[in-house]
Amino acid sequence: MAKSRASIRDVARESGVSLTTVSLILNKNDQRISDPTRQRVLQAMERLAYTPSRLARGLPNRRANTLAVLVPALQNAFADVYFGEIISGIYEAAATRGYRILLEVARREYVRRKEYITLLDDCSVDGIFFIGATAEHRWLKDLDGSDRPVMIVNNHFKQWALNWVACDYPQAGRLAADRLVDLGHRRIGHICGPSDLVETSRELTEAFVGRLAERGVRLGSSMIVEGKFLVDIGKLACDELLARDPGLTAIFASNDKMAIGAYQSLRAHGRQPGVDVAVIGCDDIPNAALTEPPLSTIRLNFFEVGATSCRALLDMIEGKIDADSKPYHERTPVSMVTRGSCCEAASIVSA
Amino acid sequence: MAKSRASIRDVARESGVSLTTVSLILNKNDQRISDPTRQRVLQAMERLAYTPSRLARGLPNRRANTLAVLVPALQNAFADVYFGEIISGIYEAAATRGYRILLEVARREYVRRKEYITLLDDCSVDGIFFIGATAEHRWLKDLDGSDRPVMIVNNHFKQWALNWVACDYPQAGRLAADRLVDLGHRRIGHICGPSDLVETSRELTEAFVGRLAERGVRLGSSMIVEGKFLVDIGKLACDELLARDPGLTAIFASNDKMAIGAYQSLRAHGRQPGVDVAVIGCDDIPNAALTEPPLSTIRLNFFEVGATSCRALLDMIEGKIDADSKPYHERTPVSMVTRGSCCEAASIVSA
DNA sequence: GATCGCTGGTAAACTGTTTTACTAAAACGG
DNA sequence: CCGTTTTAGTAAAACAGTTTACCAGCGATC
Repeated sequence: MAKSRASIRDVARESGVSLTTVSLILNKNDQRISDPTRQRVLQAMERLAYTPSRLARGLPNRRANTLAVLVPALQNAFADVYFGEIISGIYEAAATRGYRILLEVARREYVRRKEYITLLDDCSVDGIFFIGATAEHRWLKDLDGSDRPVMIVNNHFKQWALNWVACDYPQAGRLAADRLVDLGHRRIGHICGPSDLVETSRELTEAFVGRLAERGVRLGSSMIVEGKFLVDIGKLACDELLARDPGLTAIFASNDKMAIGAYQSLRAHGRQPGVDVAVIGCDDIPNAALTEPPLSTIRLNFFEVGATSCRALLDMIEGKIDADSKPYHERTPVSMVTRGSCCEAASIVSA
Repeated sequence: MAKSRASIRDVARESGVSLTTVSLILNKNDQRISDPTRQRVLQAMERLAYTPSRLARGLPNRRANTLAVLVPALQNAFADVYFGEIISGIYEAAATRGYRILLEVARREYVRRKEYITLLDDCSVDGIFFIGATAEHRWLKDLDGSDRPVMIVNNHFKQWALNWVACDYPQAGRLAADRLVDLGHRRIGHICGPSDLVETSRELTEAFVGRLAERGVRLGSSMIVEGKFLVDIGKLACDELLARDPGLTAIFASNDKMAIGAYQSLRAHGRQPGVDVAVIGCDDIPNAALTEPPLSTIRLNFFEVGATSCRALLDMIEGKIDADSKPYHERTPVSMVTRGSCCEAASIVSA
């Protein structure tokens, strides 16, 4: 038994054909080989337990058949539902098209050395996803307008021309506004995300306020409080809103965690969420269905965002989309999930 | 400007040396090149913005400088603190030694096609980690006794000879037993994990019961209830224990989630955890410090398990450990974290 | 003064694949 | 029967590195 694995040459020798023939058979697209020959070669492969080397395969056309996912260097980035779902979606789409996923963390050193550029330049990877990117990540400007196959997942930036795929946050804002107005709410509070860093968060708020206005409900800026997507912050924000308008009948939070924080605040103020005050969240995290009352929310399909952005990036890489033209933009659909927490305004006895 | 990137040949030409010389300089270990030459070459690299291709580099010696992490196809494997911490540890250790991390999910098709073998055979990867592996994953026997660079993280198997690194669960069991006995507890319940699937879980229980026995406390099998590591299950298990011995004064759960479940059960039975019944968990998940009362627990450093297993695997790959000999085994240290939930037995007024 | 060993470097073979350009033989059309 | 396609296949040049074996020049040794 030979120490080293069989190569394409061994297969060629074993089946008495040229190595070109074997290669052609390997890349099934080419139909120039007769069936008998093909069979002979396939059998030889079988006998020799031949597996083509990815490394060698990538060399001639500089393709690694691998994509990288770059996540920010947060405490437990890998242990977060949000990132987890996006990565799962990317993985799924990549796997079905024969690509692998490389994991990279944007540590300080990593960014300083511009490793995300090296990654592409040294042929380790055919494209990169950036997840959890915010306007704070100034170094993204390195990629501004470049034709490198790079995709921002679930955010975008006015200042840099980059490809992105994100949930349809404007639509999410409109859905929440419509629902609250339909239920008769007029005195509404909104807990928004950090609009200066996260463009999608700004969109959401803008669309929400805009649609309310269209339907005749004016939401003053005093009834919009900003928070950084955490439960505790949601609680504080809601405290603030209640202080500003004790008579509010509904709250829309930009993510579920803050909505859950709002629950806590409401209870602390003797209000029952879903009875005294309607609450709508956004994201539909697994926990949303388990709260008491179950949280009505806008479902953002993060898995889908991951999968969609992956398909788009692969299309660019494989030349199915003209990458040289404009940056690629796409929004994935969102939907309203009605659970117990959004009651009618009419039923509320005003304070 | 040339369309394609600079290659090692371009650098050689630019600096007037042979390509061998450039290669030697690239692989810094070789000191045969004089300093002036080295400088000249380095400057040429700089001028040409040269980045060596990983693909081409790996080809001659069949090294991808990449490791794969294989996770089970669970609902949200990537969104779990446990996996997240291990992966972070692996990532850290791999990055400092110049290796990349590939993510793989052990889906049904993936396993059927033995892709984890292909991965190594096609030179995509130099080694593989299996995390979340249990005895249910029968296909692990494919690797039994093989000299492939494969590492089981935080579990092991009697039936298969495989490399593994895991937390020192026996020590964890002894620490918990000692602590409870020291505090005067004699009537103790234990919620264990699925011992038939997870060997480390069996070890933990065995060591816990063994040490109790050594110290004169007999824990009958009726006071050991098995559960699958979830909060709800912990609650049910604790209900069961309370039914079997309403006078128990302490509970040791094999993981923190189940300990938190036990809290719920205790409260439902009018017992206050940390006051009426001592509770010790295991893992030290982030949430453990935030429960009321804060959970005393055995700290298992999952990040460290990941990092340690990675260092070991790399040593094997790089030949620093004789891989042909025995499978590699190592246990990483654990420690007791004392918080509010483990009270003295003496203070408890027996029911 | 021939031999030895060291220093600094090079030529050429090798890794395992893809791809382009070519050819021999068979089939076909008029 | 001759020229043209078509079919089935091949040789050789990439791809971008590593590695082995070798060599010229030089000072030291005997």
